[in-house]
Amino acid sequence: MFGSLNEPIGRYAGAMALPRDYTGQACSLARALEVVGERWTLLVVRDAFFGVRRFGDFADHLGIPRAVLTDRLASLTAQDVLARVPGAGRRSEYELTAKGVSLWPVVRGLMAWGDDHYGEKGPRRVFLHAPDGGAVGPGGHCEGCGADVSPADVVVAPGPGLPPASPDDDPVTAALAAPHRLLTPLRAG
Amino acid sequence: MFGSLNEPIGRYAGAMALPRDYTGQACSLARALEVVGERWTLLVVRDAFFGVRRFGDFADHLGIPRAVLTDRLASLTAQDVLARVPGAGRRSEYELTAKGVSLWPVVRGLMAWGDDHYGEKGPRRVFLHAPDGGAVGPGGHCEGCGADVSPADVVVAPGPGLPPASPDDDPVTAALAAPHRLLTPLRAG
DNA sequence: CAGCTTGGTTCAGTGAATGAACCAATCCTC
DNA sequence: GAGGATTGGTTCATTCACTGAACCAAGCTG
Repeated sequence: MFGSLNEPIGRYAGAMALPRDYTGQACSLARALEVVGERWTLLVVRDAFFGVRRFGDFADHLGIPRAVLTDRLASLTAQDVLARVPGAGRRSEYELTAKGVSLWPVVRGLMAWGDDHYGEKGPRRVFLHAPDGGAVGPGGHCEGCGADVSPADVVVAPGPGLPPASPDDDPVTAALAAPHRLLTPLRAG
Repeated sequence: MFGSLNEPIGRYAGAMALPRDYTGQACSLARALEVVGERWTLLVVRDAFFGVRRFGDFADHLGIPRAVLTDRLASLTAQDVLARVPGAGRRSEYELTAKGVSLWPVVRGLMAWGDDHYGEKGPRRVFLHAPDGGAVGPGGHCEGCGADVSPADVVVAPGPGLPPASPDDDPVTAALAAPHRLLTPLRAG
């Protein structure tokens, strides 16, 4: 299906449907990276967890070139990571599918790694278990009740490392200055 | 340090030391992706977990252009994800640092996601807890003894989804046809 | 010393990201 | 229902990174 499945991995990159392919990789990691490994893609997915749903909000919050955003939203939708739900007029929204939601451990893991190694002032955002307010630890478990916390039960809140709010923050950044439950829309809509 | 820390995130990508920067991102994920988010980078890190240590082995196994491999190894070394340990002559080796090893949950998570959604015949490689042989579950815990398994205690073994070995497999692929403990060198060295 | 292996570097060709400008369909206001 | 602002894109010239093949120099081997 993806060229020769026999290694050595990654020979002759021919015509393939998938963007940024690691041709014929018999490896699950390479396959995953074909879907979410492109530049900007995982940031789009993270924003989707945070509740961003509209084209303009992704664009303003990430500072991503609009042409690239168009491409990434199309790829993610084609790969069933996001679903495009049509709204009023052209104002359709993008939301995570179950497959997209299952990327949560990866997104959380990478954020934690970044905080651990580059967050001099502590994590920029912290994750809390909504029912009891306990912190979500590195393994994804609530440090209070011990439960394995699913993303729908997580609240993002500003952490000690988050820079102070500025009056010219974009709407998404401004909204995320307050605790917010993952996967719920950030703006009324 | 990385441009303005105030959002909107990612304005004016000027001259920056970091490769593939998401300029001024006040976000831990963006910071992490600056280090391990480039094309090929995470595959190099995965191979390092599997015990690949030499330039030629990375190149042969991944099929990555040598110029790109040179760049990635230099970046990862500069970022203290890999360490270059000089060997005999120019035969130096690259091995994961503690910071690199702490990427294990991310690498395992992405491989698991790829297997879950694209591995029609089951996982291509499975991870076992070395002391008792129990499978390592999605959360990184041993399904036998329940312990939180560190990568040094993990054995990679071929899974049901792995294509059959071929006589012209590269040496790394051939070596990985047998169970192998993570972080230990794949070839005698 | 000749030749092979290893670990790169160089370079031309290609493809993708960037960012600014533009556009068409809505929605709001009057 | 006319005019303007919003929204969700598309287009395009420029810049940048990846690709892949060729080349090279330092060590080892016979």
